[in-house]
Amino acid sequence: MTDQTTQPDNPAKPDYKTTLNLPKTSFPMKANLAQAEPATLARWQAQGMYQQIAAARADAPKFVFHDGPPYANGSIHVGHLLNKVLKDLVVRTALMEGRACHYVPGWDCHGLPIEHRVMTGLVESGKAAKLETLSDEHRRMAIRRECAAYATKFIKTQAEQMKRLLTLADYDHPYFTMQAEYESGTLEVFACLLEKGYVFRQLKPVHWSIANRTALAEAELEYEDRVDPSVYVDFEAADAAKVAIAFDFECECTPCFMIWTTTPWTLPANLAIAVHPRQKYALVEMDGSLTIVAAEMLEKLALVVGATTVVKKAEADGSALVGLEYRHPFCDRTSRIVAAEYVTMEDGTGLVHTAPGHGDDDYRTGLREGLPIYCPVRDDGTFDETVPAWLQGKIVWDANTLVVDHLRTSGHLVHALQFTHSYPHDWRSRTPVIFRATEQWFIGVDKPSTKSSAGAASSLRAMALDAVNNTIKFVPEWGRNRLRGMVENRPDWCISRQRSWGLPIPALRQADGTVFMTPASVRAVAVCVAAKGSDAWFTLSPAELLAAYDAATDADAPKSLDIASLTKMHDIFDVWFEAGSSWNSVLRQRNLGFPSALYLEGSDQHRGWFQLSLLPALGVTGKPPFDALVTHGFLVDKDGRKMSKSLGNALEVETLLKDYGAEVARWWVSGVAYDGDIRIDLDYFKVAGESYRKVRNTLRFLLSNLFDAPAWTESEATALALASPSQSLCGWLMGELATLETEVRAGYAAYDFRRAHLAIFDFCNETLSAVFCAAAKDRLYCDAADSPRRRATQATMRVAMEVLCRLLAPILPHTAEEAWKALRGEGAPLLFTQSHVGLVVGRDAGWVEVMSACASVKKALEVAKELGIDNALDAAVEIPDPHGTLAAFLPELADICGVSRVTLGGKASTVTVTDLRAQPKCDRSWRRDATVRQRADGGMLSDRDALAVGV
RNA sequence: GCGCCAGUAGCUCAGCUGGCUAGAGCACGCCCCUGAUAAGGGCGAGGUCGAAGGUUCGAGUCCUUUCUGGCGCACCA
Repeated sequence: MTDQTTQPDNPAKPDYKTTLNLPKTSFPMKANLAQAEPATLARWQAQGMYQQIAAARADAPKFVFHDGPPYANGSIHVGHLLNKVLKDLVVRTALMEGRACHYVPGWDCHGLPIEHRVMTGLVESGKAAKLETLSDEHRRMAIRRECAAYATKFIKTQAEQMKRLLTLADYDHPYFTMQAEYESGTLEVFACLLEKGYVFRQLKPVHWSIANRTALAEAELEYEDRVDPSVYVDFEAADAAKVAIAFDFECECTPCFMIWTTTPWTLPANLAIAVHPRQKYALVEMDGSLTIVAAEMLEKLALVVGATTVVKKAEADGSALVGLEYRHPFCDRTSRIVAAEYVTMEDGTGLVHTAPGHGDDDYRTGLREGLPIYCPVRDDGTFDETVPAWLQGKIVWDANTLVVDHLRTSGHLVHALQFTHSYPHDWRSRTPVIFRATEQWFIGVDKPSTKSSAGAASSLRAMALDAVNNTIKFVPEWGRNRLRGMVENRPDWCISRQRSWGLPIPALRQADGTVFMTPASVRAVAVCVAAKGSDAWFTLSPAELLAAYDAATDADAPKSLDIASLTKMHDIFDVWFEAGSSWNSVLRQRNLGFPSALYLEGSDQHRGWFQLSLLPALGVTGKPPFDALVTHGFLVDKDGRKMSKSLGNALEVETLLKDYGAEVARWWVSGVAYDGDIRIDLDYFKVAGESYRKVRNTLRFLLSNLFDAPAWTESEATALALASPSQSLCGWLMGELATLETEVRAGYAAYDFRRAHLAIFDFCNETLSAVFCAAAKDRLYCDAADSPRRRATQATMRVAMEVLCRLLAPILPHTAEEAWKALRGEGAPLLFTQSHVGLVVGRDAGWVEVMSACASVKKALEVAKELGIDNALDAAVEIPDPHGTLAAFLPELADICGVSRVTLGGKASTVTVTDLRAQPKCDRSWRRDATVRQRADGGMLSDRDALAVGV
């Protein structure tokens, strides 16, 4: 086509474009988030955004929300991004509902991962050797100083990274578990639990380094191959008759239970033999002796021990053996057979030597069966006086040979061989470690409180189960089962660790070796720690630590307490006990309110923070520290595999922020189904970026058509918008807007951010962009600027902006604020001091039919393209109206369908399209309505356009 | 090994207490617009509902088994 054909005969034809009310705005199409967000952040910080909001909400009803502390180690990863953004959605939705939300970010600082990293650093830099020359306490203090510096460094790093996610929190007053006030708050919780009788001290097996005479954590072990004796040993049954009954077989001689072990030195501590209750066990005659082994293991076993004649005599279930007794081969006692699910049929005999003082499983079995946690090995690795004389004082490694020789001599040894296996070693001394029961501090979950009138139901487990079953809300609901299962099965909580980097358990030893620690003494130490931090435990004397303690007023004080002769003990708290006390150290101590409306963490925290906050809070206050638990799943890659550095599929937060910006990430988070696994991939951010742009452009369209709107107050605009009849385009939008607001707020309230996200997106994409904006363009551009219809449309759009800015604010704080300022001007009040509009608008039921008629028109127009009617404005349509519903909407139908003319009724049952290309076209509005004719200025105009132009 | 959760179009997800030809958005294809323009609009194609059994007149939806993946727990005496 050339100019001649499009601009034919009339050179004087007016250029109507300049007479249109075309949109104008300074709100840019391109968000440029990577650059704009840091600037916004700096402005927020400079103007004290958090404080301003807090001040504005000072008298508002509180929404108590408590942050679970991430570990102060390394940079944040995408898991933190997910968690922190979800939490920020909670904070900001609460604010937009008009609540006050004092949200304090926190960090977990103590614990082995940091101590381990620091120690590794010290070894590498050669400083570790120097530490060895220091006294115990000086060495501990030196390590603690390094650890504190390390944690502080990463708190700073992470805080900046979290702020960059546009999260709103009291970053000026965060909590750290290593703060003095926090530590003293933790000790208060402990004192209270102690007071109520939940705390006790008991033996428990731990990895023990003989060389360093210390307990070691899993991370301090390295595994190396080691050769040990592997022995098969016969334990004689104590009562052959009972065995005979179990197998329903008459025994001619005393049968034996055959066990296998690679640690013969633990045999002196044998107190039970475990069998699997649902496995078959065989009574066999093996080379002349009567032996009991697992039926499944028989063949393999005969080969290993080199038995020549093997005859199976009878079989019985493991459960039938439970309760039978046997005689220890060299200690003077009888023990019994017990059941254990962990017994496998992979190695050994299917009968497991059980020494509760020397193995974790054995320990648990021992506790369950009420066996003593017997550990005859002293901290130097030698046997004490409770073992047979030939073993006393011998070191365990030598005992291996002694025991094997003794068993061979006494005839209990069935077979012995050398066995190479992977065995834990102390990473520092590189010597093999042993499993040895030591005294540890516990919080008993089944002990009833000694200070409660509730009686037997007051054990922590009973209270926790009651809370899980009856009072706590779970989102998603399956969290309830999960937490219930964990609470039902958990053992007593071992809260002591033998490390340097942590909060000391303030126990002291008296001269006679007994332990001194009472609720009052703990509280006295807490006073000291509040002032000086937990370092005080390492630098001050017992007398100084107990300055606030008065034995005279402490009913629990030992009779002849001599403070001067006390020595400090050096266990520290399990870090989970500290984190699990945050409801006290933060919420209660800072008067933020208790309990929290919710805790929001990854699903792994059912085991961790959720449960370990619940137990202390129940013990101390009788109430859970949270009303609801909201859980999110873990991030996995696009193929559903978990993220890890080694797989190379981990996404860097930094990359995301640089390429997409925090708001696209937030938009993505808000749209994710966070129960269950969450797939994450750069491609998804691309998608999120596109839909963010769609929302942004829709806002931009609304804003750009408000450029010449009168300076209405919000209520003036709302009143004007609500004045539109419900059958008008504006009336329709107001109804949709009210529905949207309700839907989004309901989604937010249920922590179903996805529901809110989708509702907002659909509204922008469909309701506004595809329907309303498309239909309203004609009246916005072509109606006289101040015509009532155009002004009503602008008022409606203004209200839509008011509503959308508020609804979007929690997800897109930066963009919502940017739009808000474009709408209200730079002098606008802070968006986060506003609350939702709360529209109530009825909807006309006829709209459903209108929209479906409109869809039919669209389809008919597609068909009409074959006739050459490419542009909908070249068409008139006749729409059937069998129920007469559409008549009321007739004035709006042409705009909504995007055609030039609409008529209703007719005989056809489907939409009829008429070609209008032969009809005159308005030079200004491009419509071919019936009123178009030549006007005084020479242009072809419709009546409406002629009026608007004034010709 | 045990417990919990998930598995529906290429992607992200809806599908309530079982019931009309299984839906939406994005991506894709074709087309329109050029007065939201590094924008906007329309139409369309696309699914053995992880697999196998079973209950039922009827199952994506209930039961059993199984596979894959995630989280947690336990285990290597």
